[in-house]
Amino acid sequence: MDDTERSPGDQEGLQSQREDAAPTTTIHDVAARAGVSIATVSRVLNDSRPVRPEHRMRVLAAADELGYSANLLGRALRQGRSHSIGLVVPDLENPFFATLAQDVSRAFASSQIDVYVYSADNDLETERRAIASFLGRRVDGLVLIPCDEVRSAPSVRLASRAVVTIQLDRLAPSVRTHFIGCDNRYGMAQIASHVRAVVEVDPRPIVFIGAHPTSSSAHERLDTFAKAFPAARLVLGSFDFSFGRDAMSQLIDEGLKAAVVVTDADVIALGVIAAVHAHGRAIPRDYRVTGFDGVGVTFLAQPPLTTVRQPVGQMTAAIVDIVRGAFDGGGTRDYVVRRFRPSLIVRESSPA
Amino acid sequence: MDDTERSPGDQEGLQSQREDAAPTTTIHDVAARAGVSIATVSRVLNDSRPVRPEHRMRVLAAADELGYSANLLGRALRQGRSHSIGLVVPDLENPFFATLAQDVSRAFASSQIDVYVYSADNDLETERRAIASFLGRRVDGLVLIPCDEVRSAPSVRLASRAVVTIQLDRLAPSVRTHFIGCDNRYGMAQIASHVRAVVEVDPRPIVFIGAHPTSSSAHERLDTFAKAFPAARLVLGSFDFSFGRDAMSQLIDEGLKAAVVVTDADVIALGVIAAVHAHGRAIPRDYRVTGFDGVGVTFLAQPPLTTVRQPVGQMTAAIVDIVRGAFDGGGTRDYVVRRFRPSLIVRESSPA
DNA sequence: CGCGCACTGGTAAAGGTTTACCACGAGCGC
DNA sequence: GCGCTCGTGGTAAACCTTTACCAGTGCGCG
Repeated sequence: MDDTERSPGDQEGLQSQREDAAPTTTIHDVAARAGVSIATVSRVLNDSRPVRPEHRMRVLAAADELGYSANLLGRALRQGRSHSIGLVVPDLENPFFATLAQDVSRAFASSQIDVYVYSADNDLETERRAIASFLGRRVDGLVLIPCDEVRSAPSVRLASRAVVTIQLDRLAPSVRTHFIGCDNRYGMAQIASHVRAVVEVDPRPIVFIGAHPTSSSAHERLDTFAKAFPAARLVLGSFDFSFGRDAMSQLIDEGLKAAVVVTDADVIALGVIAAVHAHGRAIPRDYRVTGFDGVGVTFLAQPPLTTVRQPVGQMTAAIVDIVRGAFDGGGTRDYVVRRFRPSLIVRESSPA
Repeated sequence: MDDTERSPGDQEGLQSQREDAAPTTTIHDVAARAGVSIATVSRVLNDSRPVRPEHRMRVLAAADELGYSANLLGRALRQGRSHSIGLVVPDLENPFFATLAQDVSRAFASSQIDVYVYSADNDLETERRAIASFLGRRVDGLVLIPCDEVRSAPSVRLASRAVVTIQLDRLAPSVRTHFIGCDNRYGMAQIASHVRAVVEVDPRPIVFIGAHPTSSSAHERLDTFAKAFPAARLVLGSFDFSFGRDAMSQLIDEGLKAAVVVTDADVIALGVIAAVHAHGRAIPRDYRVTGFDGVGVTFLAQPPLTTVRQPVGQMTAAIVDIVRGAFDGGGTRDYVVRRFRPSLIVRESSPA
């Protein structure tokens, strides 16, 4: 109930009648107009076999005049492939996932493959539906960021049996698929040793604010952190800004005066920072804060946020390789599993 | 060249052999197994006509045992509709568009319609391709945020002739379609009067940092601003964080000491804020800053950002209404055009 | 007892493509 | 001059559904 500023002045209006829809033209229409058979039309349009130049011209002219464009459903049905891949993300409002989506799209832009993005809205049932709909439409590949380490497995397995499937960033380990992600344990270890250096100079309590370990990323990051600092306080929630803000807010209200706050995502860290400022405290004076992921949004933080950055460019390039390989190669039937090491970036939010 | 921290320690690996792909089962397989005809199977699976309970059970059992799921290409080809809509956004890294995409997806989640998102990567050719691919796959509707007020028109027109088409947020005015957007002139007027109040108390130069007026949003916002403050300096670029930062950085380097900085997007304002801090200046002490859009990311700003907020929830609801109406109603052939009024939110980045 | 109707099942067409296969003509080698 | 091949075009099948249409059965009613 946030959009309640009902605006009586909203302009509404109806414009004139719609132009009547053009009747969809098929390959038969083009063939008739060019005076050839549909096979010839198909051959010209796909360059699939040589066609006498004169016919070729006539077909192209006819197609152009009729504004013909192929029905991709018919083509996909016949060919058994759709020249497209699906990307299922848990959430588009998380800038890290949005960046991944953007990058995957860009990476495939130069190929003949369309990338369609489906947001699962952090909901298992929606995720299942997204995967099923992509499979039903016979995508040639599926890139999945599974919502849940365990409960996403059935859907992921379904996908993996039908098409080349790549799990990205998060892994449902019970399903064998390709996996491209980041070495979360290494990344969190980097953070941990940085934090150790920080508290050595200036001792203060260490707090972890992060997502529940229901996704593999959260799981691995939390795990590594907890092993490094067994005594630290853990506050768990979800991968979003408001959780970070609320959690930190509560900690401050409870009397946390000074601390090193480790988070497992930049968005959470940004929430933490907002809460700190809202309470009139300062970073790094009162609290030191670290993030995780290192996508663009990190630069928005004030002060600049210490984080580990995932090499998103390399990751998406690896995805393209796998999909390409599955298409033409097809021969090698091994799963690619790559965990890229993120790199620590120390900034003013946690001076060493 | 930012990912050069080549990580020699990246883990790579190949896992065991892939499980062999299940042969795709069709409605014929189910029919054979259940001992009925394919028509009966279709009827059971779609509840399209009553079927004797005994047969019904057999079909359901067979479908279950074979793990059958319908080929949506065949269905769409036959039915002429695909139970899906396409959403073409210029860019997923802009949080405003990501929020729109997320909200549109969510709004359709409860219906039987799948929403597929395609990022045009701020590129006209990619946008054209996105629209063509959606049309070729016979989506039932198209929601477009056109990249360019003028040059996107041909693609938008193509769409509008084939399926129900809604332009969102940005308008290519030469094409008649439905339009859901925000009253940019009203919003910028709100900002302008706020700015007037600000400079009345504390006079300082006014600067506008915004996108080139190639999209209707940028056009309308800039236009309104320029009419309100004809003498103001205008710095134009693109709708992203780094433009805002670089533009502000340069202004500061040029000697701009104190100013009110009006932007036409929150992302740009965030960039401006980052530049201010990077130069050791303060907000609102040295510079006052305003944004536009008012999506979540606004809350990340430090200090909190004055902005106008678009009622995204109302906008996406309006989209659902149009699509629904086009489906069953079909009768009314008028275009819906609604511009929602954004609401001014004054925060500490520009105290009145 | 016969007719018609309600109920349900099957057959086949249609939707738009690609492509295997065949046919036809020309050119060429022997 | 004959047969073979190459080049090119067309026909029709196949991809997987949905659904119009027909047929058969059983029942009720006149």
